[in-house]
Amino acid sequence: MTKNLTPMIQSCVLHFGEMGSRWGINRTVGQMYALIVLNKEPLCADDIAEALGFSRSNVSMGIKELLSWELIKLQHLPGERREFYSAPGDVWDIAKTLMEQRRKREIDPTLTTLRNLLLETPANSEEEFAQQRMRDMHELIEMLTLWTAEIQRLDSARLMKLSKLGSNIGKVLDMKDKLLGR
Amino acid sequence: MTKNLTPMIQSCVLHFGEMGSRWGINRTVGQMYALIVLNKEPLCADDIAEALGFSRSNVSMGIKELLSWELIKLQHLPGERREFYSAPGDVWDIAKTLMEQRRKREIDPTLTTLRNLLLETPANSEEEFAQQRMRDMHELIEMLTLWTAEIQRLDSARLMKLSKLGSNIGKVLDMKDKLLGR
DNA sequence: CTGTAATTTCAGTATTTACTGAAATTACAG
DNA sequence: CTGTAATTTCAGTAAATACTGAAATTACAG
Repeated sequence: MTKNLTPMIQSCVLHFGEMGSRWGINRTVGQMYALIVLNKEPLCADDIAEALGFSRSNVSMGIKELLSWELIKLQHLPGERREFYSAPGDVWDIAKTLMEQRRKREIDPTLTTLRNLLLETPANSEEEFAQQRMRDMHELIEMLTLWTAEIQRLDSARLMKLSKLGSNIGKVLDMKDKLLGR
Repeated sequence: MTKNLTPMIQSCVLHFGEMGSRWGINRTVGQMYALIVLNKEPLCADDIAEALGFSRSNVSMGIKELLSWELIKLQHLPGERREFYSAPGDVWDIAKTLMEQRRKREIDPTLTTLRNLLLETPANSEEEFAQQRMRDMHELIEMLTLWTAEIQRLDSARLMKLSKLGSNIGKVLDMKDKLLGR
């Protein structure tokens, strides 16, 4: 934290730093991302290093990570030799990317592992029980995944609709029943 | 990994250990939880320490953490002086607890922080922009949260229905439009 | 109570993860 | 090409986190 951040922006940056460290993302990268998201103008590595008081090399690694998550994109500013980075303008785009990446890194490997273990023949009743739990987990995770994949396909407009549809999935289910005449 | 785990169960335990460390949960606790979930019978601390080759004190701390997450419950077995632990029998219960706890620990503090920062009067156009992004984030997160809260209220049976309703939220929306004659 | 089994705590240590600065590489203006 | 600004790499170090063993506490049977 070296230069020119207003208290408001600094608070937000620090908060996302702390939060970041509860996810896979580390504190530094969390702060960097908050800074980029809160900034209208794209930032270059030096801007970030200066604003947050990190070493230039640390910023370089952080940028690499954010790029690999596809959370920022590189852009060249006219008449500038340095590289600038910015986040999507729509927070829903950011959220979708996060969900997608987390799925790839955290869910998919688990589904694969479970599927493989379910192919094995249980050697005893202990393994039979264990396999049943794995089957349950697999089914549940797959369902939730399909579901969020579906949500991710929505654009901001439809999302708003859903949001207004409001907080009652139960009602949606009832509607469906009614609609299908059951 | 000292004793008596079959290769199948061991693989699963190790996998959830690795995965655990990508969440807030550490590797050891992840392994412990997998072991408990995969076991029909409740386990005591010594069972766990022996099966996974951890020190008794490490297991004690892990149990404390799992209890604080409400992912396991303590039970006394008849004629046993030691304390035994088991996971819910329904994986959906486990998932609901996880969602709930993650919300409490990761989402709520962020919503609070954002709300507080939104109460401040922006000092300049830079802060105005930053606040707009915070507002967007707050709205989106709140919506997703309300939504998952709703899902959490479903019991296994309704969940199944939803799962069969299948992977098309878009269609649900269409249904709603139709039903409401819009 | 008393003795013992079970559990927890915690200071010290080990391991992992994050961060830095110096050197190497790349990218580009002239 | 050449020179210089920008970026990346990476070995070394710092910081954070996880884990252990010994000692303290608790819980309970007799």
